[in-house]
Amino acid sequence: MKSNLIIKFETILRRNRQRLTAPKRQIFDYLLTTNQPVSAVSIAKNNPNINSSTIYRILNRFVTLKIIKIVPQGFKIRYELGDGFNQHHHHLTCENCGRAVAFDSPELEHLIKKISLNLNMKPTKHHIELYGLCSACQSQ
Amino acid sequence: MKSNLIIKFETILRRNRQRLTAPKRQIFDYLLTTNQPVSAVSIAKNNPNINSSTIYRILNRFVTLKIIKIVPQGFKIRYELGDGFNQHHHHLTCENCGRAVAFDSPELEHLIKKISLNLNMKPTKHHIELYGLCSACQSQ
DNA sequence: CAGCTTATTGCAAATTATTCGCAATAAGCC
DNA sequence: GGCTTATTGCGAATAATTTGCAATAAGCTG
Repeated sequence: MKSNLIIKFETILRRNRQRLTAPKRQIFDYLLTTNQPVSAVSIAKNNPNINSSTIYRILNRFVTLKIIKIVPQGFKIRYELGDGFNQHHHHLTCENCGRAVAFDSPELEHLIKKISLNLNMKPTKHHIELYGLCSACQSQ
Repeated sequence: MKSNLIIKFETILRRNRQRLTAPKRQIFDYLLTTNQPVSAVSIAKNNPNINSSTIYRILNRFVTLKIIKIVPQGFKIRYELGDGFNQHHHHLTCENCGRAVAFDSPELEHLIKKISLNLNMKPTKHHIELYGLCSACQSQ
């Protein structure tokens, strides 16, 4: 049986007259399983059967279709499944050991909306990345 | 007379046994005047007398010394003066026309601190980028 | 201010990341 | 099964960033 998410994925592609090809499925699956922000390069490394220009093309398309979203972390751009495939959330990353926790905060979402509206902007999206020291790293 | 900021800049370098060279001064000045997040490439373009490997080296050092900070915007990494040289703030960018407003919100800062602590992390820094549609672009 | 030590620069080449043009392939439709 | 056209793979092009190394010059120190 196919999972909801896969059906949703296929529907989005069909609605946009895009073909359901093996590389697209494979990249989508890969993102489903890693469930972590990953770079284009690391997607390429872990899916060596797909040509890397194809990977970039697919990633860009997926971003447009909101199947995935960009997560800027430090110096690097990474990708993860879009909010339709994954609860909307942000990351809190330990600066020392690099471990990340995902979190969501309705309070935060609400405040952001308020701030945007106060500045006369209709909010569309946001990137929030928090950094800190986890308890283990603090006590070193 | 030298501005406060320049003295502060020189002090940081000296404290870290780094030499005060022309390229470092020039890049710092450039960031002072642009007062906008800029990419490494655009710094290079606008300071063609400095070799670009030097530019990358200096930017990395400045980030380490917190003279500047990284601002991830969409697909791109940009740099701007660090919080010691510039009021701490975030950007709200129009997705359509690209114009950005800077803002600060103590309420937001406070909430972020609270969220981090709740997750057992000692907050160190954060990147927040909001996107939206400005009033001009909404009415098109 | 001359001489010394060592951080820093410029240069050229190497790496890495990303994009492009084009011919071959294969999805989706009839 | 055959047709149309989006998509892929390939190789080459471009862009972005890093590295090694010799030459330069900052910041002492006397």
